[in-house]
Amino acid sequence: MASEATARQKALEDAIELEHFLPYRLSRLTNTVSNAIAELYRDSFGLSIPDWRVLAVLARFPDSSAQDLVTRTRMDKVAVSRSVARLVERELVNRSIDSNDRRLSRLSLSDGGVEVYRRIVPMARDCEARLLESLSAKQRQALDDVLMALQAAADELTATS
Amino acid sequence: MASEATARQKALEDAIELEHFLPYRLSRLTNTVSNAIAELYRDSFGLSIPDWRVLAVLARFPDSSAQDLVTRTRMDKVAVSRSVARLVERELVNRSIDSNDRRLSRLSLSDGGVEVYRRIVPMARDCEARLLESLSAKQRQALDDVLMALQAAADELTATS
DNA sequence: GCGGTATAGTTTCATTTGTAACCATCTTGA
DNA sequence: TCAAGATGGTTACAAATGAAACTATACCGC
Repeated sequence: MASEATARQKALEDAIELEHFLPYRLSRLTNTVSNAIAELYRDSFGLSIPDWRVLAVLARFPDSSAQDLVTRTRMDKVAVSRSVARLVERELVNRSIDSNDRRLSRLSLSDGGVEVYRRIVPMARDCEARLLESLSAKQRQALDDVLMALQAAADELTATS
Repeated sequence: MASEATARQKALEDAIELEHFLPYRLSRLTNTVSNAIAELYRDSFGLSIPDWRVLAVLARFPDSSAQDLVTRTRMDKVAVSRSVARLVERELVNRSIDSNDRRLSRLSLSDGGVEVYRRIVPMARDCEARLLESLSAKQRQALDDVLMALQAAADELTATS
């Protein structure tokens, strides 16, 4: 009885203050940001975030294969496949087959895709700018370093387990 | 023709380097971390991340109502409802009805819930520690500040739109 | 060349998640 | 006191997501 009460007490003393728990804070921040952005893309162009990511990578790396997209975005290959299908359907992306390896798609933005991309970029930049405005120059640099280090550590996490 | 080529050129010059785009980096980091943690909780205790969050909040704030959980975690109320249902089903959480307002649930960890919680806490802490290990003391402080500022800015984002 | 294996990409199906409708209870104000 | 909201919570349905199976092509060793 007393020991049960003690155990319970100990649990509470050890209690994680969720609001200071890094993974939780990260997740909350990301959700807030992602939802804001998702709304933007969806309302303006009917694009989901995965769609937008594919678009953005193709803008930078034309003639990527689906596999290239997977590697670059770290999205699931099914997600990539679906986004590409949607974008091709909407004629924002052109798909052709690699002449050397018929398994590979060659994906690029169509003119329409480039146009959509050009119109989204300022919105994306604006969104990012509004976030960064809240930071000093020093903090921005720190953020950059920290994100890099954390991503590396997080990759270690998954590798180790 | 030339102008089309020029437009396309311009788009590429403006291209967002996704890998430096803050929302993207955040999302990628969070996904990596969340997936690692989700695996941990799921494999060890069959808990999803939402389940764990509810558990953690109840450890700190016993006798919360479902609405309290929504407020504290910023989870969707449906998600909370579902997690609570699962946890009650598994007898990790006790649910009773508030005597003053029969709409309200009063939720607390059962002894079993406390036990599970106690066993998870070190794992969660360890995970967090491994992430933070990659940072200097200075960087950790900076991270704290930056996360706070960014969350505030992100909340502004959604409020403004 | 030919069987075995690896890779690219899609489809299928089960699970998760979110939105909206819903029911029960409480509060307010005529 | 009772009608009209407001609030707490669940249910039902639709959309997004993920894991695994599948198809098609390519490579590798013999």
